Amino acid sequence: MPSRPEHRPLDEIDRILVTALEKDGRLSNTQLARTAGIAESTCLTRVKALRERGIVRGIHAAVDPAAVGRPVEAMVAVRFGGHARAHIERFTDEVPQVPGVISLHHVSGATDFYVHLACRSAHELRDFVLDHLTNRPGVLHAETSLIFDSRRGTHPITDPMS
Amino acid sequence: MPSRPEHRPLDEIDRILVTALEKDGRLSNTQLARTAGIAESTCLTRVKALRERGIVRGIHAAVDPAAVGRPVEAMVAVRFGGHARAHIERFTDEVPQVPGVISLHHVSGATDFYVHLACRSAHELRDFVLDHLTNRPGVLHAETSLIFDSRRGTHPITDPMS
DNA sequence: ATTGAAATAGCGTCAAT
DNA sequence: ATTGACGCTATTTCAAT
Repeated sequence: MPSRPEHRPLDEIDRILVTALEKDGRLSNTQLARTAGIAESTCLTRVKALRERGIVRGIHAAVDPAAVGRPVEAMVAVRFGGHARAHIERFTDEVPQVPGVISLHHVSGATDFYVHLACRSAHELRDFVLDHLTNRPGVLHAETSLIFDSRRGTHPITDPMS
Repeated sequence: MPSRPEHRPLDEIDRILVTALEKDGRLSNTQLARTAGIAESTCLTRVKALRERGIVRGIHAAVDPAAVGRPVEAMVAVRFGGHARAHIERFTDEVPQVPGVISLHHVSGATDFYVHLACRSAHELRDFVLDHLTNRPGVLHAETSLIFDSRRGTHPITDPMS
């Protein structure tokens, strides 16, 4: 179980840096420094610290799944029986490592997990759900919804004005 | 309604570039070129083309919502009545622009949309659901699940070996 | 923690293929 | 489309504050 990071609040400069990197993760250090009004060397230190503190968890390309041979996207709602802690933890740790999993959310309510998937075909989707979700200790039910369209939020979540 | 991009299949080099940028979006052009075994100038051209073709949609920092003042995350399942095309399209276009929205998925089945949110408080979450989801033309019902934990898939979706 | 300066390294244009 | 070379800019280290 990963311990929850303790965060002291970000100062104004850190917020500017995080917001900028959320919009464009490939901004050069020079551009970042100019945007924040600090020296380039300071900027380097700050950005490294933001990553080490876990405030910036990573910087990743957002890839069109269809373009890379995974045209079938789905959101699967998984329900557990019993809620044994060990089962929940194994699920949380293991499912993200299965190829095709984009994200996994452990949630409150009737559903226990939402699993976001990208598959090569409907055939592969069915196999995925049966092999990696339904057929797993503690899982009672999995309800699969095909994804027609996905959109990213347009606002950086760091923006204090929003 | 955005037209679906037509993709000719990626060659081996493009797949290497996309996979590398999915793992680390801040890799330098030099490192990318070395990884793919091509000239740096070619690499620049390729990466630019991948972005222009929409295969790489963007490169963004993944930010810990709690660290930037949004400790309450939720997944909201939204159900529509009637399914008027105009209502669905307005929802798809407008909801992602509301501050706090991380992503929106239009899906098949009993639920029509999943909305992933990050809010400053439970109070704000309630207001968000009432003001921006329930209170919207066509929406019948919104079922909110608190998110306890989120994980990214560990495999790049581009990887052909997965 | 932040800085400016200096050395190293990377970026991006271009003419040639 | 890909390339190597070249001129320019950016990155990163470091001693000083």
